[in-house]
Amino acid sequence: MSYNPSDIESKWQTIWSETGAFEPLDDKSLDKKYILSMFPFPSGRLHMGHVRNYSIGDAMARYYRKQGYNVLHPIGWDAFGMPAENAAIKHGRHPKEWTYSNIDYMRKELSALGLSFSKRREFATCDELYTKWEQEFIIKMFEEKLLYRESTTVNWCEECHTVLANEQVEDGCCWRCSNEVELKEMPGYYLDIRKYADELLDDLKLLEGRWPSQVLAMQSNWIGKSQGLEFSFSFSNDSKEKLENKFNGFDVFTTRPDTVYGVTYTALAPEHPIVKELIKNSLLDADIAEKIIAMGNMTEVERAKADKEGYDLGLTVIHPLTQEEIPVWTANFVLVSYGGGAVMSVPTHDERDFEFATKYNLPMKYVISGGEEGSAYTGDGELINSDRLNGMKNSEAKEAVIKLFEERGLGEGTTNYKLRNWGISRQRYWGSPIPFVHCDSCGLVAEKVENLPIALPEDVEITGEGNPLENHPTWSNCACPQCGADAKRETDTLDTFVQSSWYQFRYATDPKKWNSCGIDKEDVDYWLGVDQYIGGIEHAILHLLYARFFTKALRDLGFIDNLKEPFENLLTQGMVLMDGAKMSKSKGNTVDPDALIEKYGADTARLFTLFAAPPQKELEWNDSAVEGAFRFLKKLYSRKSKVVGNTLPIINQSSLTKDEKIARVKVYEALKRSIDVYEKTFAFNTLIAGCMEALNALDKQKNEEIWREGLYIITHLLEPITPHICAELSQELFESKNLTGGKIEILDEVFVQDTITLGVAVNGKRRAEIEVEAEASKDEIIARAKESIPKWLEGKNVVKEILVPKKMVNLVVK
RNA sequence: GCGGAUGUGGUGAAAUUGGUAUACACGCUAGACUUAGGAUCUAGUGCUUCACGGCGUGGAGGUUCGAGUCCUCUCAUCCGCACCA
Repeated sequence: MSYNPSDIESKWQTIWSETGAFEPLDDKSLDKKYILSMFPFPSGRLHMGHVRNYSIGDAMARYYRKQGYNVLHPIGWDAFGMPAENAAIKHGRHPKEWTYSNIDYMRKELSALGLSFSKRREFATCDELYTKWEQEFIIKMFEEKLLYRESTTVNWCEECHTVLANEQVEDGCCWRCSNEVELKEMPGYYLDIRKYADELLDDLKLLEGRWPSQVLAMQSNWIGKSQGLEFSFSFSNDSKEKLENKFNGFDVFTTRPDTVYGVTYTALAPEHPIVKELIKNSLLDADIAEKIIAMGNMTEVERAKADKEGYDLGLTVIHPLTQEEIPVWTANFVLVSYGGGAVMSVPTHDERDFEFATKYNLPMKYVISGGEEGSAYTGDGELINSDRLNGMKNSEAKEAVIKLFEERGLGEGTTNYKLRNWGISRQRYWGSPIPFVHCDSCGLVAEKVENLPIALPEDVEITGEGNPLENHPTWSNCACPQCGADAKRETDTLDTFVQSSWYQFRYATDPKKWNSCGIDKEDVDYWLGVDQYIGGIEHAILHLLYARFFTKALRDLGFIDNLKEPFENLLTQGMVLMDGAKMSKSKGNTVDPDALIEKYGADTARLFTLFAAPPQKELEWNDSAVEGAFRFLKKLYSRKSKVVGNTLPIINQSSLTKDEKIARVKVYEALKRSIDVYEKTFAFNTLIAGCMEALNALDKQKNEEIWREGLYIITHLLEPITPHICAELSQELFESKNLTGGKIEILDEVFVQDTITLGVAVNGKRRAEIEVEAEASKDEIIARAKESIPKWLEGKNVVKEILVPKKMVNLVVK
């Protein structure tokens, strides 16, 4: 019988499904492994990226299951989000119907890959039962002041008709549709992730060596911690009067307190309240006011590209140390969202300040030695023109100046972060409703927990215009949970990243408890952290930062115990490429997983995916290499005829021929390598290569016992990668004993050789090869080595002889 | 600019602690079997040279008996952040 993948694969998929083969056990005394691939968005069809992601995770899960671990390997659906609404707009399908029918289709696709997921723990994040508990967390966060509502400038995507978080703006454009993001003032809900900035940063240390260094670096940069001095500039009396005494001054933040004596002007962001006040009261020329407003309205991209621009505001402040009067400008390079939206400017020691001061002819004063006239000097040196601090090294002056300000009560050392709070409001329908109510008399009120979930209305019109929940005639009408009066429900829904921030805890919670709680502490305590998380690098900041934050927040809110980090080990898989470019529908360079499985079977698809490149690297698609993977499986399958008995034989090593010994060595080398591969390096490509080598070596000999042992071990090793064919061969040949009996012992005797082949090098260059008895002495080996290369020794003296045991001889000659 | 990575045959890629560079696979060449071959099997395949040999892991140095691997400098490519005061 030749290899027929479709018969074999459907047979085993049925068996696995009927026996519930992959459900984790309730017994918490067992050693556990939690293997998690990032859950998919139900877009409609699987793509090759999914195949890769789940093949990697499945290999790990199956490996640990076979090693006797209690394995949690769940799957679910990240099911809320814009595409469901786009389908409604374009094809008139209800988002809910679209989503659940996509899930049904994709579930079949996953099952055709033979993935060993727990079925009982599957859920979609749009299930009302999931929404219910998520809303409870949100309410708790509100009560604990971790969530608040505020009106502020937000990133708005007109295409998606919604607000975006900072993390969702890429190059000034929407992460989903690439439309340019506009700034807009509007109310929204925020999670105070900044409260956890330090912990999120510090705990990255726990992940060193466990997460890719790139991801750690990206998160660290994103949090962007910097230490410095915060102090305020007071307005001169004239300026105070001009502002009708509404402002005494403003705060600035600097990481260069050592240059404070070099401040020659200050600059405010165009959106700064003081600038707004000046414009409101017509204290600036109309045309200048207009230009300042235009500066503030520029998109982030425009502003980043724009030349430095600014205007003298006609105000002055007093330098806190020198009492000098200094002009106040507004400048487009000052960001309102960072450091109070105001800076002290030291053109002599800051590139930006220098560029600006040069353009507008502002004064400059060098306060650190070492620079050249006519440029900004940002290096180290000694302080000059700095009063009592002259002569001090600037590195020391940083601390000294902070101390000086603190002693005089003028300012203090502080820490600043680039990280901004997470805006979670979305003005869309297909999301989890934010469970709050607006009451005329009580204000913003959280819904009562017993009323959860606040579910979406089914009868909704989705046109792409405006917020469908807001447009719904009756949905938002409700009673105030506090006073009972008529009130309005919040129509914003939660960012979909909220759902993916806690799904790892939901999977860990026994499904029998899903009705009674969102997260079960004990279950989470047993299963978490996730031993191996697998997904794309595109989530390096967004999802992985949010999920880390949620873990810490849920712990502090008492929903989970003592867990620091959700994902202990992270593997970021490379992209799947075709002709050097990322596969995408728009480029038309995709490979359809269904067609691939149809033609070659799931085992070939999985084998190719893991063989063509290590999982961390990009994977270049290659049709003939897929054929090659298929060819190998056909060959493997056909060799079953070589096996007669059905047990792992006990082989007398000393009676074997050379080829038989080589075959054994190759088989056991692969077995040895597998531990490192499955537990540490994930270089499945090298394990597969090892199995191919072993099979090639087996083909060069005829001993039935060697064949039996070889296939017993090879099918054992490959089962996590190509489970169907291995299950089939194992059942047929070995009554499945090699897949259920735990570890196979590595026999050291196999590696003992009677003769050893050694390379012979002269001055480090390989010149010959010799074969010596295993127990040959060093002198014997050296003598043999010399005999093998007479022409290289002619007329030379051997000055040094180096023997590297079992590897080579190096003779140094002169 | 800051941060992170990666450079090995025609291609995807291997190579514990420094120890015979290019395993495995694809492709290619030749042959066998075949009505046929886009099936299967066998052999060959880093570059160069008639040959002995020489040269080969982006480049240049260095350490070493010996370097893809360690050190210094440098070039190229990719990714992330980016006027963060």
